[in-house]
Amino acid sequence: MDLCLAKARSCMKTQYERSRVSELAHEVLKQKQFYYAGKPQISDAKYDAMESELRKLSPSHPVLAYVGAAPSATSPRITHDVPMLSLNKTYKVDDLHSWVGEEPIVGTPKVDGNSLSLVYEDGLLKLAKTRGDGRVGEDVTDKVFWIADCVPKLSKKLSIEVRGEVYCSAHKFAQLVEEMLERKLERPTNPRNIVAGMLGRKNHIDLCRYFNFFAFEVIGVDGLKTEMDKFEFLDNLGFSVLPHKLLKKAAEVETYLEEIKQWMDDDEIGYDGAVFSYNSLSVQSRLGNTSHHPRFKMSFKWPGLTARSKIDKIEWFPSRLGIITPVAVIEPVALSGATITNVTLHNAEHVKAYNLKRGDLIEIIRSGEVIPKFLHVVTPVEGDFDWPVKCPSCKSKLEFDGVRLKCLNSDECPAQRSGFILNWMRAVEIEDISEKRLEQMLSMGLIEAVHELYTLSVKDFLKLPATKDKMAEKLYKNIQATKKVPLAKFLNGLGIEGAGLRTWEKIIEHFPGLEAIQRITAEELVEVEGFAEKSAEQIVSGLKDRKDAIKQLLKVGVTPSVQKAKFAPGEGPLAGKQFVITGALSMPRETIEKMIREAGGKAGSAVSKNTSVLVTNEGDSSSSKMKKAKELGIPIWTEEALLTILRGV
DNA sequence: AGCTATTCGACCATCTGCTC
DNA sequence: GAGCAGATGGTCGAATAGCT
Repeated sequence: MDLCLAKARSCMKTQYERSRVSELAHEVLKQKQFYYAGKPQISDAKYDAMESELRKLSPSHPVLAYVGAAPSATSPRITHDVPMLSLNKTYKVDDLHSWVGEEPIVGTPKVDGNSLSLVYEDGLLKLAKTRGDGRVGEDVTDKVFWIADCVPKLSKKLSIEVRGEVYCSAHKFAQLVEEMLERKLERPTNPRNIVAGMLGRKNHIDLCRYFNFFAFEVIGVDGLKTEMDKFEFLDNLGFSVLPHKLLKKAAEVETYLEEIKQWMDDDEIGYDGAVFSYNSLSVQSRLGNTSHHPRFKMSFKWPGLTARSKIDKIEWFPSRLGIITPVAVIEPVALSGATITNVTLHNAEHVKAYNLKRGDLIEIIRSGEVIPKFLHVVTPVEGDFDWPVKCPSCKSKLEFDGVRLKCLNSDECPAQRSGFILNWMRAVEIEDISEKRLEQMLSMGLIEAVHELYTLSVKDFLKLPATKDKMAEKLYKNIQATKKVPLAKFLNGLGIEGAGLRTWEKIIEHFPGLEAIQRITAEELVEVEGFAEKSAEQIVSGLKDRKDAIKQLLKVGVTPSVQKAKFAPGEGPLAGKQFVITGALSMPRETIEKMIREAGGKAGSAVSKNTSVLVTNEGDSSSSKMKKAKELGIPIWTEEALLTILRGV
């Protein structure tokens, strides 16, 4: 009886499993084909979940061993003597640890490209082949002669096989797009797919010169004992080899992953994880392969903090300098704790390079946990990108300034005008008035130019919507309070392109006073360290353009003042030191930075080798500033430590 | 000419505090 | 409760400066 029941149960389970297996297998195969065709339909994480479920139910299912689309019938097919397998992968550091065990391993970044195998005979490149399905690939020999890193002739007469990854860097991708468009070819959607596409092409194969090749494997060489030996060997032959590092203990894995992550942020080369191999080749051959991956290699990918959404529309906003910046409004999507609806597209050239338009499915990522960043197009819709012809604000014609679209109507463009006033208000710190209230003031005709702010009365503010006595008085007081303003802020408020607060402070050090600064010639400014012809001219001519604005501001009673520094230049307790702050401190960052400058130090915004100290209250922060500081061995102080020194002043 | 460092300008979501 | 403002957080792209 018991037995019967158990049997029945297992039978039911098997039946369920069987149908689930075939369902999964079908879906996995379908998605694999989409993926290899360069048109993935679901997220990597979803796909992986599906695949691992299938593996659990049917570990030896042939679909799992399927590692690529069958090579197209028209191209010459080449059998790999040694199969080109795909890699086992994990998303968990813990898995990685248990896999590593006690073995020394070699880590490399994982390049998001296409595998390629180069066959040499007597030192000459005879054949290049893609991975294909792992056993049979395609002959792409004619293409690789265009790829600089694929060495055509070795320095020694060796008969070997070299394997690696072909990829297209972000930088070269942009150039490739340009050239493909010139040739009236279809626009490539992203760097990884165009590599696969180009290797399969019959014409325009010279475009392969935009690709690079990283070698990481060599077959047919005697006397190599370790994975590190392989890299050295390949390096000596003249190949670009993947950056690689010997890790002696599993404990070193974490720090190595941190390192890779930093490279990924650069994203010039599309790294998408890390690959680890046992260093000893004898251990490797002892372990051997499963049907679809080597047991001595493991790849690691970070759980994807990306999301996909459709572009609803692209909006173009003119800035105070007339630069028109595109922003993609997307269908709201959740990503690491926030709902994302807007994504910057940087500039007009960017929109062109990726052919961005309404309906495109794009992938985004939150960099620095805050700002959503466009990654790439997943599925484009038909059609071409679109640029505004006229300024969205003043309707005047737009011109190109480098990679950006620009509205040149600086005097009359409403957006630039309000941007100018807004910049002034921010620079001199007029509180409680921002974009909305300024728009109201402008549209009601309360003001037209910056200096008119200072002639407004309490009565004027009462005319604004939702503004009663309390608010009106506050606004009036806030504006009047900025009549006395430090010279650097005054100058910063003039919105001269190329000069920010830091730049003005530096100028004031050499030319103390508004009159002196207005008299500066470009030749004189070039004498100051940090200024060359270009920026000197830009600043001098900017000052000239603002002559009237300055005059009127002075006339209504705005008085810029030069604060006497407590210390002479080069003195003070923090002299010669550059500080960078990360994370929140007890006071606004600007306040602390001001205190640092007053004590003779410098306040920087990014960590470099010139940074003396990183100040933070979050010792375990994983921000990029922190990582960089640790990497460079820069001392890390708490806020308290900094304040102790400042208080001693 | 190529590299590195620095600055400017711009970006977006969330939370908090204030006024109406 | 609605609406506005302000602070916060870190990164990116472009341009420039200055060094080698």
